[in-house]
Amino acid sequence: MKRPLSKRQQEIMSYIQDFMSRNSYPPTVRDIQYGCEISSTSVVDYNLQILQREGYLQRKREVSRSIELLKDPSSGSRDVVKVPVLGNIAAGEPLPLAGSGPWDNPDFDTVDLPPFLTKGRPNVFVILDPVNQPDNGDMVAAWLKDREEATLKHFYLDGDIVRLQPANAQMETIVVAAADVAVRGRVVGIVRTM
Amino acid sequence: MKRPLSKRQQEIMSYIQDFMSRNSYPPTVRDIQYGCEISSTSVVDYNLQILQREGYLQRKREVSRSIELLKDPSSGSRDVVKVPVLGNIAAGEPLPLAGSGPWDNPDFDTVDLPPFLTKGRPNVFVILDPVNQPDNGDMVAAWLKDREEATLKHFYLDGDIVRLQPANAQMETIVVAAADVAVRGRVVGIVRTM
DNA sequence: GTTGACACAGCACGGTTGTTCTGATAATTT
DNA sequence: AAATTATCAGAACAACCGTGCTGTGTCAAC
Repeated sequence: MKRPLSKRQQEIMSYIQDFMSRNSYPPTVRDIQYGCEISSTSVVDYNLQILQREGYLQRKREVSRSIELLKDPSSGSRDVVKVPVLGNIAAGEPLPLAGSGPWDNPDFDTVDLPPFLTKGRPNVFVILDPVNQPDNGDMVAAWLKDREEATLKHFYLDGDIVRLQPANAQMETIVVAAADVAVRGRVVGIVRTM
Repeated sequence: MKRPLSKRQQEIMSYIQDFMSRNSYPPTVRDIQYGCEISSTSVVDYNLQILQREGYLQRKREVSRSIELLKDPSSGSRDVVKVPVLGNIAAGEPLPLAGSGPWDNPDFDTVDLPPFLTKGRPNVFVILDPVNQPDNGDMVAAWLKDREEATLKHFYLDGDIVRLQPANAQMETIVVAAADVAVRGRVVGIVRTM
């Protein structure tokens, strides 16, 4: 059954998203009822069943607050697995990184990784989205051909000139010809282990 | 009151962590009771109050499953969130990637990211551990200076010669002087969106 | 105009769940 | 030894919460 979501079902979906971004635990049926101004819990249950059947969320029977979102209705029908940590990191928007050297700026939330990732050595992980053509303002990992040096900075393309601007002002802004920069990818998130 | 956590309080903390990594919603008092084999809910409540007073977690009064973890007792007092998904990705050990071009090899488990990370475009995410000196056999992201091209291959250093070997045999093995290769980092994991 | 699917309203049942009260036992302090 | 504190056990209450039942109104199909 491939029907589009009704108005009410969309309301419920966005209320759940809003609730979980504010609260760190899922809402109850009655939370949704009051939040969406629905007159009966059975209506909420009715629509939750539909949303579950259509694959937008999942519930465990008889378990309170067991709603788990699977799809984002605003972005087609791609499946989604929750990545709370990535969310956290990327949500702490301004990635205060500058050089590719020792990154000592502790201005963002830190995360522990399973130790088999780090092989024991303390390190920083960069999550890279390998696009060639980033949007202006994206934090990118760029290779400076003349300096033979990699750097993480905000990317601004202006004609043939590329401006690489650090997140914290005391670092230098680099301005070079576009031909002298190779963008390795867009920085999506950063994870540092202790 | 700066007392160390009792045995039981540590048990409760790790049970909550375990539960939340398995379930995507927090446990109830009775979940903790059965999970830690405690004889009474009042004992759970008693210890939860202590844990809350010491700043390890937070609860809302009269709200089910409102536990929110704040500190990780096993790692000093830094804030921590678990990363189950990254574990999944990196566990699918052999990263069957070759060129840095369109990566069409689907031999590993795939994962979807929250859409605000991708900004809508379907893409591949590379998780990079920015080391300069990788171990032999590590999958690395390397920049080939002469070709002006980035590639993801297994890294083998032999004297002054670097051998970059693809994971699947039908791709070419690249052998160049160590001076002509700039290693951007070790590839820890790959995430691809649909 | 009858049928049937769809969406909703009201209500009630029964298990769930946070909380509290009383009391017991062990650990620590005085 | 006595007093105090920390921890636990058992039971019960009242509100919470998922679920199911009955019924109503709408709307398109036949």
